Amino acid sequence: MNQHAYSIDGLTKNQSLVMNELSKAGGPLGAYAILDQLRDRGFRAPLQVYRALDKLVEAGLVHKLESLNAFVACRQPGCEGHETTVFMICETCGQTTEISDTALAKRLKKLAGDFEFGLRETTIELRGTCHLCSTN
Amino acid sequence: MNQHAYSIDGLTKNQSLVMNELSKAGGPLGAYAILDQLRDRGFRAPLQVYRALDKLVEAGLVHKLESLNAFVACRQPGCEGHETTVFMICETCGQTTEISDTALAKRLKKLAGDFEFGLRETTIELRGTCHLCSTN
DNA sequence: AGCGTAACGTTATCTTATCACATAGTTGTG
DNA sequence: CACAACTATGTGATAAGATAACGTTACGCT
Repeated sequence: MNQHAYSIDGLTKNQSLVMNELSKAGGPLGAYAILDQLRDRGFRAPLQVYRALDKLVEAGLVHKLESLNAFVACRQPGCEGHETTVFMICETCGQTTEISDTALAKRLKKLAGDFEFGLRETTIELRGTCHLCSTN
Repeated sequence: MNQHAYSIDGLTKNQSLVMNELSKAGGPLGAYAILDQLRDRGFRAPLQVYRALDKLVEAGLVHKLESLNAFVACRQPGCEGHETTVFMICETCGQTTEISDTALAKRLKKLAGDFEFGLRETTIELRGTCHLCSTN
């Protein structure tokens, strides 16, 4: 946690702070939860968080979970399959698992192609109960 | 438009009014847009809309588009493939296309199975440009 | 009629997200 | 250096989405 940690990756200070919070959390966080965490670091308004999140999502470092209106740090280092990532969201413990599946991606591309649909981005979110929660 | 139109399908008056708006629109509408449309029919608060929407979604007559925070009337009469419906959302014209794909559904089930994930609901939304908008 | 349940109405409140506008830092160019 | 162009920031206000809490009305049933 050195004072210049944020300069790695070419992120700005705000972007870094948000990124760190998401990484630390290890799970999805709402924008306002992030804001609260960062109040003592100088954050005062939602827009500061949203602006940072926008950039981070753009950079592929963070994903938005549409069905939760929340954000999560990307777990995949390279993150190439970024366009078609599947999220499994446990409704009991809140944990999310991020997986890339080539077959699925192919199928979606084919579907889009069939409809001559210019695919830009996909959202695939599975909600249910994770293994751990269903056994306990 | 007769005065008892709402009684078909066993819907209540409010549910019917909301359903009619969504059908009329032919595309996704936000809850507050629906509310505004129905003000002169007696609607006064968001909750009236949300309650109706809850029931309609439950009944499989309406889908929620998570990435838009909006709702759309279901196009598929029987609507069996309801659990794994793919939405293609045109970011230019706002139109949505609803498709069911068995191969995709199977693949998702397999993925969930691999992770011993108890699948309850899936959200699959493709955003991009529809054929019409990309040619014009 | 009496009971239970589902739907409704209303107000307030909470959460999520964006607008508008002013300011400051950064970079590239002449 | 000076300037323009761009990017990021700070701040206050407000829009848009969703739910809580509470009481009331309508409906189905025996």
